[in-house]
Amino acid sequence: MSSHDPSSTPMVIPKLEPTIESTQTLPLQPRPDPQPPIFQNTPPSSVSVEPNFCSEFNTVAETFRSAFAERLKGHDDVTVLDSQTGAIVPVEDETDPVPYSGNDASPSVVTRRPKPQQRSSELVRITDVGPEGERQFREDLRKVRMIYDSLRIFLIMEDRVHGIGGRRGRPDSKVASMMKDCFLWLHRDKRIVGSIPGVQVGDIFFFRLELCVVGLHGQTQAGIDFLTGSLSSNGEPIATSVIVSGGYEDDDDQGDVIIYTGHGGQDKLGRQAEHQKLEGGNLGMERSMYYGIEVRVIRGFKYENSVSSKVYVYDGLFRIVDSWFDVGKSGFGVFKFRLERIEGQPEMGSSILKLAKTLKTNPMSVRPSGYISFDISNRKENVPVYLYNDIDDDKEPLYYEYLVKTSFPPCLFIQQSNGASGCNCTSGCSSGCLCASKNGGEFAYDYNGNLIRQRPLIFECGPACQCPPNCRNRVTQKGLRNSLEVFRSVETGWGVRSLDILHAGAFICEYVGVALTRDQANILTMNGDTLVYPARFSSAKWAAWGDLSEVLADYERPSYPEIPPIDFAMDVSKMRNVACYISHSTDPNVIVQLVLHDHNNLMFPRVMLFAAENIPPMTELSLDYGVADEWSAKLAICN
DNA sequence: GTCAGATCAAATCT
DNA sequence: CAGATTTGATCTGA
Repeated sequence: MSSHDPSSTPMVIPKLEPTIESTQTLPLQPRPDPQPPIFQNTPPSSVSVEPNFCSEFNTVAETFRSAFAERLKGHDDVTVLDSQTGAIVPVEDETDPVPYSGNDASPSVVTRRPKPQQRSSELVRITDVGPEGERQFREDLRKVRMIYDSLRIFLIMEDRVHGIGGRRGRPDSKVASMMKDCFLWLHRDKRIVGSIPGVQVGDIFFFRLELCVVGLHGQTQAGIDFLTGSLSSNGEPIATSVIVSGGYEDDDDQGDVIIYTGHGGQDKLGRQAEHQKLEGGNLGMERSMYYGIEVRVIRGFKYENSVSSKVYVYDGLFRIVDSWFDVGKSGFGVFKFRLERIEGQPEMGSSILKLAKTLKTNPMSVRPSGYISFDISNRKENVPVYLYNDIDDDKEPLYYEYLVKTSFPPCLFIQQSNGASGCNCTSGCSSGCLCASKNGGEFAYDYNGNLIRQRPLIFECGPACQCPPNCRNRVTQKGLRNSLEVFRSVETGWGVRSLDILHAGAFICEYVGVALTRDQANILTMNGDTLVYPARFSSAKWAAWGDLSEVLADYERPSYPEIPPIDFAMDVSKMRNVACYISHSTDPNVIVQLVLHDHNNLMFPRVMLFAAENIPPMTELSLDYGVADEWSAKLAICN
């Protein structure tokens, strides 16, 4: 597995081919319902305004309106639908770049862009992709986000290693730029109105440029993304998405209803310093309202503990129901738009974030009943592990002793004192240290403590090492960092979810039990439910994580020495930890990584769990416990 | 086609 | 540490 095999599923921007059942393009017709005047004069009487100010804007608005009425006559039905298949025909435009296909003759050279790529001008709404299409889009999204994140971390590590003094680059933007060069941006061939296939309400992102890469929002800084008038079919700009992150003082965010301020008129310090104009995104918003075109809403929040100290959440589709010109707090004129959330969508990611935050500080205020315990670990963990059940009387997790670390046979630790060798890094470990060399010369974690890629085994620094406890190679031995909750659900019985955002690669917890050797396990005749076999855990989904061969020429995936197959079972019949309640899934969001840190026996590594992707709070965690057939086969052997 | 200007970033400096 | 500064990338419209 040294170099990228070009024949293996190349990362190609999914083409909109007949697999999409129904896709509609936008004929740009006004909403059927009668429209109020585009701009209403509602300046607060307390604020003095220039006398002709609002009337001037009304005149402008009326001029636009009549001009549009003329143009619209020739645009009853603008369509690129294929009359035969009913599907969208990919536009074959020679100015468009050819997407990178893995069939290139020289796979080691990554395609460079021949010239600046323009955004598509084809306005499209993708409505019914079907379950299989959705799964495919979701998978492409996952892969693109994996590359974005892995490459970003890769660049940060490079910067640190090569120690370019002073200011470092902007990894987030550099990554986006590189991925653009490799044609890895999604949905560049369409300008999508409505939801982006593969992106679900509640998805979280950490960088504005990540939003660009996945196609949610095409502006690196601007809050309103829109198809420009010069490119649209009738010369009018059309807004497609907005970001609400508190950049304008006149915004009023009430959740399902947002009063959104148009852009422009701010000085370099972000203060409103002049009147806004009816152009660009502002006009686009007004036009989208006129045509009844929905906009995507992404909310941005400050979030400590995230890689960028910010989080962007996709909150779904909103309708623009009103727009007017107003006088803002600064005394200057601003455009305002009333956005109302379209009903029938999943709960907003931003409200779930808020809920999770409240649950950490004042849980009873939002969930007065249902809590069985505020810490089933009895303060054995760094953070409390809640136990919550609002659907029945089951309190089962209370009846087990909470074990924080897997209990191994004591003989392992006796051996350790003889042959143990640790590193001498008294001021923290670096790439040259002994423990780093045990890991193949590089640490498994980035500077935020996230797993970079999976490997057969990680050697953390241990008791024999001189390095301080906050050493970056001691991630899992520091215990829980994120608040977890064991909860009861109708679908999966007991489950586990996090109250914190879990960044991809974040350490969650150890999978804990009492370790039994094969002999011990064979002697005990046990119910299969209480014996867990770590060797069966599957992490196939994570295998490609960290593979950058599609973006970096001459990238070689590091190879690691194999370890002997692990051959122990864990008894969880009396003592267990929170991990025991994680549900099974063949499409899990949690992966298993074996780690050694307090003894040296390769046969008995600790079983550590990490986030396989960015997991929003309150999302149920799931693990692939392995195939059922093997499970029963193993049970047969044991019995 | 080029290019300046705008933009609800992000990292670093002070 | 918050505000200012620097660096930076993309898009738009002229």
